[in-house]
Amino acid sequence: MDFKPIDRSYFNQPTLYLAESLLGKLLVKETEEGTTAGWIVETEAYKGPKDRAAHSFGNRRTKRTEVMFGPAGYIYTYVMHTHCLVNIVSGELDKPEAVLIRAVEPCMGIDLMYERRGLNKKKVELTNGPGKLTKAMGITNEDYGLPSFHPPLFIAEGRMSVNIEIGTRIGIENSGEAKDYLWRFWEKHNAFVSK
DNA sequence: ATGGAGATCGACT
DNA sequence: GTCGATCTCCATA
Repeated sequence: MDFKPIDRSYFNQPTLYLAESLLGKLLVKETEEGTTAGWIVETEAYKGPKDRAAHSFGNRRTKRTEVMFGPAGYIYTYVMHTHCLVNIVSGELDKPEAVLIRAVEPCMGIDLMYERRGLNKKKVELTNGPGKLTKAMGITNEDYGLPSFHPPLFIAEGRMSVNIEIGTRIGIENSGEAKDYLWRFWEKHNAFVSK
């Protein structure tokens, strides 16, 4: 099976719409070891200057946040403790916004995911969290700044997502009023959504 | 130069 | 439920 990257113009939509629209799309990563792909089942929006939980809060522009000020559709990776998290940049030029991919459901390359995560893991443990899916798919800081509409790391058409649920984001308790924003989207009843 | 903090995970109690 | 791991970036001095 071969995947076709989505058209670049797809990313030119408001961040909250993009975050919801990404549900059901495929995230594909090609490496020398093989290709892995997963349906996106959980996302979170991070909206630039006004969002206390975003790295780009107050238009903070550093080496790390730089890519978020660029055009939409590029990859923003970020290292958290021992883990790597993956985002898609959105918003217009100079609007530092992004969508965090929190969970995917394995679609292709599942053997490879087991190899990377550990053969003794349950299937649901492969990709049901932002740090887990990057490890399963071999996504690292090396992917920072790459386009997400072109191999080796890209978004492709997937399946229709129904029963979308909306709620507050996770892991940002100390971010003031921002913690109450309903900027998290997920597929209801999908086992791969993080808890 | 140095220290602190963070969009997490897994092991252990 | 708590805690330790052990990274990179950024703010201080």
